[in-house]
Amino acid sequence: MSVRVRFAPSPTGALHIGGVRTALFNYLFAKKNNGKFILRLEDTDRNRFVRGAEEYIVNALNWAGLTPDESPSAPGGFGPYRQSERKALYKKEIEKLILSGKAYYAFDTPEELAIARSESEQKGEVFKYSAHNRAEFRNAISLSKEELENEINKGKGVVRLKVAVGETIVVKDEIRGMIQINSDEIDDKILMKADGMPTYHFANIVDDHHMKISHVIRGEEWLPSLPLHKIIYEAFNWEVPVFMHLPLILKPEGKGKLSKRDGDKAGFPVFPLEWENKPGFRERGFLPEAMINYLSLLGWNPGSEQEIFSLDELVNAFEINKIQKSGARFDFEKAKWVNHKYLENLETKSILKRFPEFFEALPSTWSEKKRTLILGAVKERLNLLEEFENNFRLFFEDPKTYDNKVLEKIKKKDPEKIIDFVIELCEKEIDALEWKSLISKWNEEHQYSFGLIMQSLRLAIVGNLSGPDLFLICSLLGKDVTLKRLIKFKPNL
RNA sequence: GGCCCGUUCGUCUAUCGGUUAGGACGUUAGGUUUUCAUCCUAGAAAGAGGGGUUCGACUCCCCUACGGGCUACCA
Repeated sequence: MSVRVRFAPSPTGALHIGGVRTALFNYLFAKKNNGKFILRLEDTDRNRFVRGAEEYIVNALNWAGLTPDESPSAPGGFGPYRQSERKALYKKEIEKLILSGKAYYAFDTPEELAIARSESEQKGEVFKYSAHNRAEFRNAISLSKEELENEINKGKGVVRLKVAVGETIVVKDEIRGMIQINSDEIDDKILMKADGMPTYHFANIVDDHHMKISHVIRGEEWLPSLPLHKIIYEAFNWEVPVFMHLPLILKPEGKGKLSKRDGDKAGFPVFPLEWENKPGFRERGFLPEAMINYLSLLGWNPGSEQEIFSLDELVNAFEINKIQKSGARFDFEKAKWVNHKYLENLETKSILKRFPEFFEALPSTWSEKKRTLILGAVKERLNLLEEFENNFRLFFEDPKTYDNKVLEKIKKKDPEKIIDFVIELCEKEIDALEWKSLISKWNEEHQYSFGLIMQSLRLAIVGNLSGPDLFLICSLLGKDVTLKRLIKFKPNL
């Protein structure tokens, strides 16, 4: 049997990183098994449809490197790949279930159901539309032939699954093993809505069957509906695919699963790309491969101590029996560390080339050599590309203030001589190495503390004690700017 | 409330009955005879609780607690 898996988001908004992780695991499983990775849009809810969401999903997957083998824009013979375009199929299939008595029409309005629901609630019970009370509602089971025809002609009915009484349903999740449940726990779920659209449960199964999906890999939130899904497969007499339910991604702290509000609150992205003016992983300066790498480690491990993986390496290492059972908290610090590792291993030149949007602050007159030099100096201290701008600022903005603590400290040690000496050095352009050797030599003659010299100069030129190698800064600034800053600083002594 | 799933350092995790319970992020302390958010070294840090099974349990079983999910004409 050939492996075919699908990622089936609904276009109701941006793709959340939990979704990206689900897509990733599907992708890894497909590639590992020489199978196909399919994208299907589950757009059966017209009320929640969001313009641009599908495009976003496609862009996000492409950016992450998880390009589907089959999708709306790359059909593969099992299309269409949007559920809204498969209505005829669902209609045909639901007829079968009605004919075989596995499903039935029902005509209760949402209002009537809401009343029934609140009545149960008042009695302290959970409302369930099922064998025990089917007859109390208006449906093909309770209505007379004439009434039924009359209702069907109005065209406002839904179709519900007819769930059997007292049967033990046994399902298997590859990650968790066998799960048993009594069919009495399951209610007569709506399969076809009044607007003629299928519900998730129905469309999902019809499509997975017709698209020859061999393995269903989805989030744990679907585990409770697995027995229901099995009943539908069996109603059709269709082969049941293999199921795996992935552990959820949880909030960094507190209760519950990760939501977009957590990101806003704590200042980390939850979307791969920008959405509604909120920067995503891409805009914050993550490399897509780093984001993927981090996400792969949430709920899965390679069984070794390796933590940095290319996509291809992940495909190779991926094993479903290494998937975790319990939810994983999102840890932005670790995500940044992974990104840092990638940055460290990437050539400076290729960073400049791949992510030009982060280097727009660099003067256009700067040569490639100069750009490479500056990024090279700063790169190792970056976690995210967005931090570059801050690190770079000191090159084009003269210090406005000087760190007072440091100023007081160096004042005690008479730093004027070294400042004057360096002012002399600003006669001609010299490179970082020369800066270093000249200042070292001066120090040998004058027996200052090298640390004090460096702190004094750094304070004068940068305004505080942070930043990359000072000699490099001086050489990149050039003699004129360096001189200007030194002279501006001197009166503070 | 009902049903289902889960539970090893603060976090992500290794361990598939016998280990000084390992690694990583974060954290702490040193070091890199200039800063530092990098890098290096070292340290602190964990089997939810209670019962079994067993010569032996983090590992298997049960109960409790806690956490998570589901409970829509949403997916």
